[in-house]
Amino acid sequence: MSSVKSRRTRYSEATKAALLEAATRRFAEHGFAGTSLEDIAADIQATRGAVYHHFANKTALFQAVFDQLETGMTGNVAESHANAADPWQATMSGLERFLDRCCDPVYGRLVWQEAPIALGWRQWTEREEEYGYGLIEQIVRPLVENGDFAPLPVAPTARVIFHILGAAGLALAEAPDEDKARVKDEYSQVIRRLIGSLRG
Amino acid sequence: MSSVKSRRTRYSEATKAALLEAATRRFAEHGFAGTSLEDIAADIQATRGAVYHHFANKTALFQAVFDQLETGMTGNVAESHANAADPWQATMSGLERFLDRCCDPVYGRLVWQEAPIALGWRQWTEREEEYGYGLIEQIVRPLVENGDFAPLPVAPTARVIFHILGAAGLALAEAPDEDKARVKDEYSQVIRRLIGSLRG
DNA sequence: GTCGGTAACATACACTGCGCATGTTGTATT
DNA sequence: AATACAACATGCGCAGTGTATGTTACCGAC
Repeated sequence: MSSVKSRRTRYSEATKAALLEAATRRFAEHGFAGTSLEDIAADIQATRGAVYHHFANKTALFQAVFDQLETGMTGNVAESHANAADPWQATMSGLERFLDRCCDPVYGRLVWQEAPIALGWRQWTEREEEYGYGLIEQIVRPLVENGDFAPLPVAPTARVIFHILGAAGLALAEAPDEDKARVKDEYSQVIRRLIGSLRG
Repeated sequence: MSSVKSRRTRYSEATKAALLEAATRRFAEHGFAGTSLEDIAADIQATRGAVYHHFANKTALFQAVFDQLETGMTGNVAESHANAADPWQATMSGLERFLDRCCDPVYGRLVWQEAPIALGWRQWTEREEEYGYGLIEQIVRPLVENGDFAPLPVAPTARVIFHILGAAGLALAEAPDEDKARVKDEYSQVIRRLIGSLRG
């Protein structure tokens, strides 16, 4: 086993990455049900065999796309959250980053619109338990420990916040480019007010 | 044209209603993608021909199911909203009715989970423009006119409220029967607080 | 009362797309 | 040079939608 990957493996990784990219585009443009594996494969001059070699099935391919998008997002948010003065500032900073991310129509549509379809409700919530709720909890916990959050039931609060962010994500994703800035401001305003109301 | 409908028509209406009922059950139990027209038709001892006679296609069938559920819900909410003392009391009364309705797993799953899949995002929002936003606007308007609602952008506020209610609806729909009461209380608490924060 | 017309379905078929099983080719190892 | 295996390609079965074409039963007109 040399330290340099074999050419075989390098090619393989390349096609896998290309498949992921093509799948991301297709899924975002025509939806999960609206794109066939044939289309995705054809985009990189390959056949469905290539897809089934790298991924178990259509759902698994989507899951890979989804994971890629979500890890990128959580990374962004966590980073900007860490570089803030106080917990509240950090929360607002994270929120801003998230809304920025949702201005990408690909992210908005795939994560908030197509994912529940493709993965099924059960698996979607399980996945989001990891990404969405996990991130929210990571952000909300300092607020609670800092003692400036109201004594509300945690799970419903987290879920409601999750869906509030989803509403913004969807709206931003489908908004035309020239409106995104305004829409983002509006939602930011509403969300700040709503989350602010949860403070003790 | 007699005042009594012909037997042909009576039978026809009966099978159409039966199809709607069977479709509702199947869609709620196995999801839109997971149920075939064959299954639905077989449930009432008919064939897919019957389905295609009464409905343009699978989507149209779902739409009929959806409309039926939503008109029932809006009727309930509007009624309990009308019989209240002041606008705020009416709002809370309407909210309570809505949450009650969402305790029905069929309603919750079909309207909040399957509908965006089945109808597609575009048509779902268009439909909800009629039912969901329409109802919210009908409820929120008195609050605004009464002057006790904050000067926030209307559209994002309505959409966010819409998704907050959706979060509760989904959670209630998938909660086991013995937890529904508690879950409903928790969400009611969170939602009251959130909406309350929008008051001037 | 019978006879066309038509609503209410049933049946048959084409087409798409997923999943799987089986080729085929090239590259690394020995 | 022979072998093994990864990286794909190809072909088939099957499910499910939509459509086009039967078939049956009722209804109204004469």
